[in-house]
Amino acid sequence: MSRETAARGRRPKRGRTRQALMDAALDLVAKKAPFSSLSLREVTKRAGVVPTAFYRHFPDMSALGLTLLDESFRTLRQMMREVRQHELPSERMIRGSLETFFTYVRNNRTHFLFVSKELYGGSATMRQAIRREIRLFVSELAMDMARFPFLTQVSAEDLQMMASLVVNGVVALTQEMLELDEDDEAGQHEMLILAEKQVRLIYFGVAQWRSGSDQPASALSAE
Amino acid sequence: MSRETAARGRRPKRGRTRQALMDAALDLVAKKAPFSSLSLREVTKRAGVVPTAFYRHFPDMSALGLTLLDESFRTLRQMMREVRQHELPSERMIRGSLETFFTYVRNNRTHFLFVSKELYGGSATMRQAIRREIRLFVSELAMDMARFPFLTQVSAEDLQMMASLVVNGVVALTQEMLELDEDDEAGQHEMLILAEKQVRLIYFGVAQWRSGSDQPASALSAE
DNA sequence: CCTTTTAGTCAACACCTGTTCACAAATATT
DNA sequence: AATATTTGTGAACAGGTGTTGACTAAAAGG
Repeated sequence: MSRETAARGRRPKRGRTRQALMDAALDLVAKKAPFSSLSLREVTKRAGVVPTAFYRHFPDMSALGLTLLDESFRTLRQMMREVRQHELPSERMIRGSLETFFTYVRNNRTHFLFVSKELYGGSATMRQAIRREIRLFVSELAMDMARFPFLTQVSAEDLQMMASLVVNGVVALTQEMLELDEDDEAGQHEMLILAEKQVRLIYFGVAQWRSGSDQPASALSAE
Repeated sequence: MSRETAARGRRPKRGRTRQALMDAALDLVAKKAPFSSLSLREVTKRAGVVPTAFYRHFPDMSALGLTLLDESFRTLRQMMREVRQHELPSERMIRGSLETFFTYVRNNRTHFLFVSKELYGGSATMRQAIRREIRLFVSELAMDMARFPFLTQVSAEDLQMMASLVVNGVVALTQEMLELDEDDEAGQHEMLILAEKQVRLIYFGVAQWRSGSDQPASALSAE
């Protein structure tokens, strides 16, 4: 909360200008243009600071962007780690994980809006960094799935593929959710339901994958 | 081909400036920043034309953007219609459709790069327009899938959900493919294989969905 | 308490931006 | 062939842009 006020408050206290700049940028991205079309002066004005003060904290705008990216993912990674530690019965696991994730998204709306717009619209290094982060999630999810009773027979490669399918779906739904109005709880709940359905569908697909006889796995990996 | 040359050639012939502007914008988006951070003067300079000439064809940049969007989707829709008319045995159908689609993507790289960056980074009206287009594809795919022997028992709602899963996956893979080097044929082929695997996986999931006993469908739609 | 380092302001620069207006050339219309 | 319309050019504007350097207040270190 001290953060939110810092974003708006003119003349941030000495030493808090850095965070004020970051919050200002996030604010502008959330309610206006993508980060790449933001100007240095715009950000400093929003932060209640003179343009030259910017250089005391960042060499240029792209440095601000990378810092913002780091901030966005650091807390997210931590949350994901916590989610993975709660071992739940598989029935509730999917729903529970999705619930905490989407709650987190809603509580960190500006960060996700920023990342969402940078995923495809950002600079090459930005996109690359985000992709790396996403691949990390995919690998971790694949590891978790290997412990599922359902999926013990599935090859590591297929698990990876399946995990990326799940993550892609969640990413897409997250971006659609960000498009919703901030307090459209009904719509957001609907998205949660949809996400659960989709994830379950994928899990079932893999189960069928290996046990099915008319569509053996060899036919799929064959060129 | 007359297009490509028009994009680069200085002083486009009278009457072809409009297309030159559009090509210039696509060019700049492909190898530089997203459309929203493109300046009017930049585009006109690239097109080999004086800034004021812009206004003879578009009222402002956002109008250019919408026109570009329209151009991008018009040919794509046409191609999709052709794909859907070729009735193939289901075995080859998935692969064949994906193949023609990805080939089309490769042949219209700049258009897809443009759309890809605008999906989340563009103006509100842009994003909305693209989403509408995507939802259209989802609905059409759901209709096509209803004719699959596999899926005759599946409810319309579930088909819609399943179709969106497929489309989301293809969109994500398309964007990853655009990230690849233009002539990395090995990588692009790999993506095709991966896409086919993923689509098949989803199909299997739905089959299991209705026939499975331990995870009845009611458990999924229940709140 | 005095000094040094950090973190802010202010003024100025050269440049790029969108948009205007009057004008000229190419094309269409009669 | 004469006229009208479309489509380009060129000069000029007010304002926003990133970045510089010299200066000052505040905090930290001794």
